[in-house]
Order: sequence, then C-alpha cells, then structure tokens
Amino acid sequence: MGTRERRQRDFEEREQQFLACARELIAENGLLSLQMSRVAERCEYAVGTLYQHFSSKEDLLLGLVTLDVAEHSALFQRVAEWQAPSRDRMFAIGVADMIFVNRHPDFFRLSQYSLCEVVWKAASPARRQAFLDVTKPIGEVVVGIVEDAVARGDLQLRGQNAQELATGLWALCAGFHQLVHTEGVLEEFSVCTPYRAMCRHIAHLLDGIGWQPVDRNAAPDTLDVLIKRICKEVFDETICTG
Amino acid sequence: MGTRERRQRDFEEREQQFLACARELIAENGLLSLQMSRVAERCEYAVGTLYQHFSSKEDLLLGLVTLDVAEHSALFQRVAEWQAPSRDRMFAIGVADMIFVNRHPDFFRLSQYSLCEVVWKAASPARRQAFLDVTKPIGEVVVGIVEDAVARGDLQLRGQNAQELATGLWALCAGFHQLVHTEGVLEEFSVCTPYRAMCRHIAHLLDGIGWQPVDRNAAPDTLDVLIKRICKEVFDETICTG
DNA sequence: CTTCCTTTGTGAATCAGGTTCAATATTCGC
DNA sequence: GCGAATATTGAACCTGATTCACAAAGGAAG
Repeated sequence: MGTRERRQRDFEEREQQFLACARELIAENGLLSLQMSRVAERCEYAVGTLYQHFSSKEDLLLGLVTLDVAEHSALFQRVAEWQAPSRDRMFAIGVADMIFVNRHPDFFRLSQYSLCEVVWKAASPARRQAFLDVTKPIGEVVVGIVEDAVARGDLQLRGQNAQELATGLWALCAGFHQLVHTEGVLEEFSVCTPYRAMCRHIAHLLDGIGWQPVDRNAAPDTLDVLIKRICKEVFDETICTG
Repeated sequence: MGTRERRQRDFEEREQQFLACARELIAENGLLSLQMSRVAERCEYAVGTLYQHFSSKEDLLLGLVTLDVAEHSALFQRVAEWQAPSRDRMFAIGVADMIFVNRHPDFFRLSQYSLCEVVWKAASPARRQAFLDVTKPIGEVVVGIVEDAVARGDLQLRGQNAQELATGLWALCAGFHQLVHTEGVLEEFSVCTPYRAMCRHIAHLLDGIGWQPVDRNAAPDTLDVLIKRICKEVFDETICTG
C-alpha cells in the first residue's frame, strides 16, 4: 500500500513548510534573531518535530540556501539551452546572476553566512551533500559553455583548461556579490550600479581571454542593449536593475 | 602625571594579548569552538576583564580580522610605492593578495565569518569603524594605481570611473578567495593552483580593459617569471606557492 | 599613615536559546 | 480491538555568552 509513500510525501511537505516559515521569520526579523522554537511555533509543531527534519539550526539554514541555489541553477539551465553565440551565452550567465540577485535580494547574506566553515560544519552531512549536488550543475553549465566555445573555435585555451577559465568568470561574479554585500565597501566608492559594472567586467574579461567575437570598444549603451535583450529573450524578465 | 597614559598603554597591550590568545585558540581548536572563558583563562584574567575590551565575542573576532587587514594593507602599501609601470603595479596587487593568503592561510575563513551580517551587526560600532578605517586604504591604493595609469596614458576610462575599474579587479581577487575557501567548489574542479589561475585572470582582465602594455599572449611561464620577480623585488618573499 | 573615593578586576550567577528525550499520542498490521 | 511500531510533544537540560554585585587596588586629601 501507498501509506509509506504518503507519509514520505507529507514529511517532505512539512519540511518545505518549515523552510518557508523560517524564511518568513528571517525576512521579518533578520537572520540574527531566527529562533528554532519560533519556527516550530509558527508552523504549529513542537520543537522536537522540527528537529526530526533538521539536525541543527545550521542544517536548516543550509536547507534554505540549497533551495535558492536550485532556483539559481534553473536560471543557468535556461542560458545553457539558449541558441546564441557562445560569447553571448557566457555573458548571459552574468545577466542570470543579476536577475537572481534581483529576485532574491537577501540570498547572499544568507549564503555567505551558511557557507562559512562555522555554519557549514554544523550542518548534517546529508544536507551538505544535497547542497553540493545542487551546486554542481552550476559549474557544469559554465564549463560547458567554455568547452562549446572551444569546440566552435570562438576561444583558444592556450594552456589553460576549461575549468580554469570558468573559474575566473565565476570568481568575478562571486566577488561582485561579496563586495556588494559587505558593508562599507562599495558605499565609500561611487559605484552606484554595481551589477552593471559587473556585466561590464565580464565583457572585459571575455575580451581579455580572447573570446570571439571580441568587442573591445563596447560602449555602455551597447552593453545595456545586450543586457535588455538577454533579459527578454532568455528570462522573460522586463526589469533588470543594475 | 603620566599615570593615565601608562594605564592606557597597559590596557592596549592587554587587548593585544587577548587577541593573540584568541588567535592561538582558534589555531588549536578551530573557530567553531572558540570560547570567551577560555580566552580569559589562558590570559589569566577574569571573563569580566575580557569584556572590558570586547563588547561581545563577535567584537573580538572583528578585532582579529582588523589586525590582519592592517597587515594586508601594509603589503598593498609596498606595491603603491614600487617604481614600475602601472600595469605591473596593478598586477602586483594580485601577487600581494597571494602572498597574504600564503602567510595567513585561515584569514579568509575568519573574515568570511566575521563580515557576515550576523557577526558584523553583533560587533560594537567602534570596532566596525576601526575595521572600515583599516580597509579604506586598501581600496585607495587600487584606485590610486588606476588613476595613475590613466594619467600616464596606459589606460583609458571610456565612460567608466576609476572606482568601477578598481572594483572589478578587487572582485576578481575576492571571488577567487571565496571559491578557494568554499568547500567542494574547486575540489570538484581540476584547478590545482587556484592562485596562479587568479594571476592569470588578472592579466586577462587587464588586457580586456586595455591596460597598456597589453600582453595578449602571456604564456604561463612568462607569468611565472613576472610573479617571481614581483615576489622578490617588492616583497622580499622567496616562496610563492600558487 | 589613614581615610575616603574612584577606578578596575573578579567570577559566581544569570540568561538565552539550541537541543534532547521520556512521556504521550497516533498509526498500522493483524 | 489489540499490542507493536512510529511519530509528536514540550518541559527539562545544557552550553556558553554575558552581567553585575562585590572586592581589590590606586590615588588624592587630610
């Protein structure tokens, strides 16, 4: 009989409920004051029940991050399927990042915290693995685009491997997110539209590694047109704040 | 009389003692299990005394990060004073980063944690300000090199401002550090010498933004020579592991 | 040298909140 | 309908950060 299955389904559903609830509470009172007992309370379950799902508070947080990463990954997937020159696809990865930030303004706050050694090590191995599993395709999409570019002759490796090249682009995006979310760094600077700057630097980096068609004089407005086009064509997204 | 001054000096000295002690304990048992009472105990002071220096555990951690950043900043300062083409100086910033990581292998672990919203907000305003004050020159050095490059004609802004360009390079470095220290990201990848890859990407980015003299075909070994030269000439450092 | 007041140090007590687990309730197979 | 198995509960526990009433030390005045 399907009892076991139904149980399983209910269990998973409840887990999502807990996660949603935790997210709500974080939105309301900040990550700092998230309390396990409050999560349980709001979902009308006992604390013990909550602990049947999450081995610790950190475990729950990593669960939350994992959900977001899955969505992030889905955006990248769309880019991978987009029929366009390899360089445009690579650039679209940056745009995907931008859109993702736009949709989840506090994702980086949460993930920065949750991926710190301290929190990471306090999560359950299963949860960590789940996170890694969701993260992997993200890297693969990027590496895939690089490899495709090489195959099509848009890009020469020159002693680097595809992973290395992908890492550079990834690092550039990750670094921008970090700077944006680190208090007092960009505030001091007059970088008002950090994500536009990010796109611009992606273009620079692509130029630098010789990714064809190189577009050394890309004016800001040309860039904006491309960004808009990608938003519409790939993501059905109209608003792309920088 | 100088009593007050001596007192002040003693107080500051003790603060350094506490910080050093905390660092030791972290090195021994990891950030995860740092306990305020242990820090006090090992310094042979009461917990209350420790709390006269640090308003909270988080405050102490940020104090630790601030010390390291000061050292980081000092390395950048040496680059700023180096007599060399602007492009080489910019590149040397990346090398400085590499050397810093080499000297302080766990700095990023600590700073990633301490600069998270959760920890940051739990530190005292004074400590936060102190951190920002030490951080500022780091940005200024980088922006300074960009501005100098523009003044010398090695670089054209083309609608970007110096801060924006500096931010890109900064983000690239920050992102690499982050990826290196995030569990399971580069492990999966076959990027064995992430910091050499970082230097390579800095060179790519410099090429991409058209920083003269552009060196589009920089082979890995040319790069290695440059890195070695900078290590020796600027930092008197012999070993530069990637 | 004593007294009195201020500053500094102490560590046991307090407190918060994450985590556990014995007791209780529910579900299931028979 | 009846135990056995499984799930839920929440009060009690525990860890460790933080506080604060008290003690000690330092210094000024008499």
